[in-house]
Amino acid sequence: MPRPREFDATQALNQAMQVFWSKGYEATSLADLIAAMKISKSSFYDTFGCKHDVFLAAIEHYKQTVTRQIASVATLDAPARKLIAGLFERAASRMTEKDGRRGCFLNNCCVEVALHDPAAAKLIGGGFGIVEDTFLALVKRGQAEGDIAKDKDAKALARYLTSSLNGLMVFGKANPDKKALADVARIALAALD
Amino acid sequence: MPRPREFDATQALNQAMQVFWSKGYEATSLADLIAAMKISKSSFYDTFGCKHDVFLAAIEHYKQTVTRQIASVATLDAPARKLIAGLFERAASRMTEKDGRRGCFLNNCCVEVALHDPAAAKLIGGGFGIVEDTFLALVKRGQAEGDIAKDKDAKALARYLTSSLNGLMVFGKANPDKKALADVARIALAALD
DNA sequence: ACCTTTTAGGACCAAACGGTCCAATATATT
DNA sequence: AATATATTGGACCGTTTGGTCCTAAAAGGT
Repeated sequence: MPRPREFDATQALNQAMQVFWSKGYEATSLADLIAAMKISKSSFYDTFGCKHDVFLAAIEHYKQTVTRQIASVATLDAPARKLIAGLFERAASRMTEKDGRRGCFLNNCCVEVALHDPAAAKLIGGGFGIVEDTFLALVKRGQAEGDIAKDKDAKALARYLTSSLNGLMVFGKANPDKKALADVARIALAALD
Repeated sequence: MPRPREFDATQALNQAMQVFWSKGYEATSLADLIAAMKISKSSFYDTFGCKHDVFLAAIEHYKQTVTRQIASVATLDAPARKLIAGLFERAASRMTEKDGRRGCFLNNCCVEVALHDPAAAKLIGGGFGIVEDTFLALVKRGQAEGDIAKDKDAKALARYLTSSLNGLMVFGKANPDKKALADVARIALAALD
C-alpha cells in the first residue's frame, strides 16, 4: 500500500531525529528508526538512504529547526542581554525536566561521533557556528545598548557563551539540580559585565 | 598457556579504558577490547565479567587515575588561582593535539550513556564530584590568598568551573582552534575576579 | 475500468554482536 | 616426574545488525 498522500518526509525525519537525539547514533537501530518514522524498511532505504544518511539529515534538520529557532531569539524586541540570559535560564531549567535531560542534539553528536565521522563533524561545526553567530549578534547589540561591557571582544564573548551553554548541559546531565544549574548560569552570565 | 605471572590486571583495565575513551561505549566491540587488553575472550569473561562490567570498571579506573591526578593539583605549592588557570589552559591546549581531542572520558560517558545507564551515571556523578571538590578547595584557598573575590559563593564557583571545563572540551571538539579555546578559557577564568 | 506509480511486508543475506563452553596446553607446586 | 592450576584458542551459540530484493497490493491519474 502506498504512503497516504499527506505523507510528510520532514515529519518522518523529525521522528528519526528524536530517536537519534534520545539514544545516540550507535545505540539507534534501523528497527528503532522505522518504528519511529512509521514507514517500512523498504521505504526507508528508497526514500532516505542508509542509516548514516538519515543521521546526517537529522543533524541538518536540527539545524533548520531548533538551532534556527535559537537564532530567531536574536530578532526579538527586548534587551539583548536579557535574551542571552533567557537562553541560559531556559537551558538550565530544561535539564531538570524529563524530556529536556537529553540536552542539545548537536552537543551529544559532537561528543559521540565528531572525531570519527567527518561528514557529521562538518554539520555539527556549522550548527555551533549558527549559535555562535547568534550570540555574536546579541553581544554586539548588548554592547550598543550598554548592558554588556564595551571593552570586551564580542567574538571572544560569543565563543565563550557557546562553550558555556554546552558546559551547562553536560553538567546538567550529571547533576540535574535546579540550584546548581542556576548558579552556573548566573556566574556564566556575569562574564558580560 | 597461562598468563605470564607479571600480568597486571590494572594495566589491562587501563587499555580497556583507552578504547572506551576513544570510541565510546556502543562503538566498542568485544573484539576491540580483547585486542587492546591482549587477553583471550575466555580470560576476559573469567577475569573481568561482561562488557558492561568492564565499562564500569574503566570509569572507576579513570576516577582513580586521571581524576585523582587533577585532584592532586590542589595540593601543589603555588597560588590556587594559578593552578586553576593551569588546569584550563592545559585542557584547552590538549584539545588541539591529536590524542587530546577525545576530551574527558567522564564527559564523553556522561553525554553518551548517563541517561540510560544508571550504574554508569552514578560513577560519573562521583567523578564530577571529585573535580568539583578539587575546584572548591582551590577556590577557598584562592579566596584566602586574595586572588579570588571573597564575596563570591565558593561552592557556586566550583560548580561553575566544573561546568566550564566540560564546555571547553565539547567546544574544542567542534572547534579545535588554539585562539578560540584560549579566548574561552580566559573569559571563563575572569569569573574569579 | 485500466494502467502506472508508489509503498508495504517479509523473505533473505552475510557479517558482527555479546556471550558460553571445552579441550588443549603451559606454568607453578609438590 | 606427577599433579594441580590457570589460561588459551577456537568452536559454537542465538540474536541482532545494517542492508537488499521481490512480490503483492493500494492509491492516483487517465
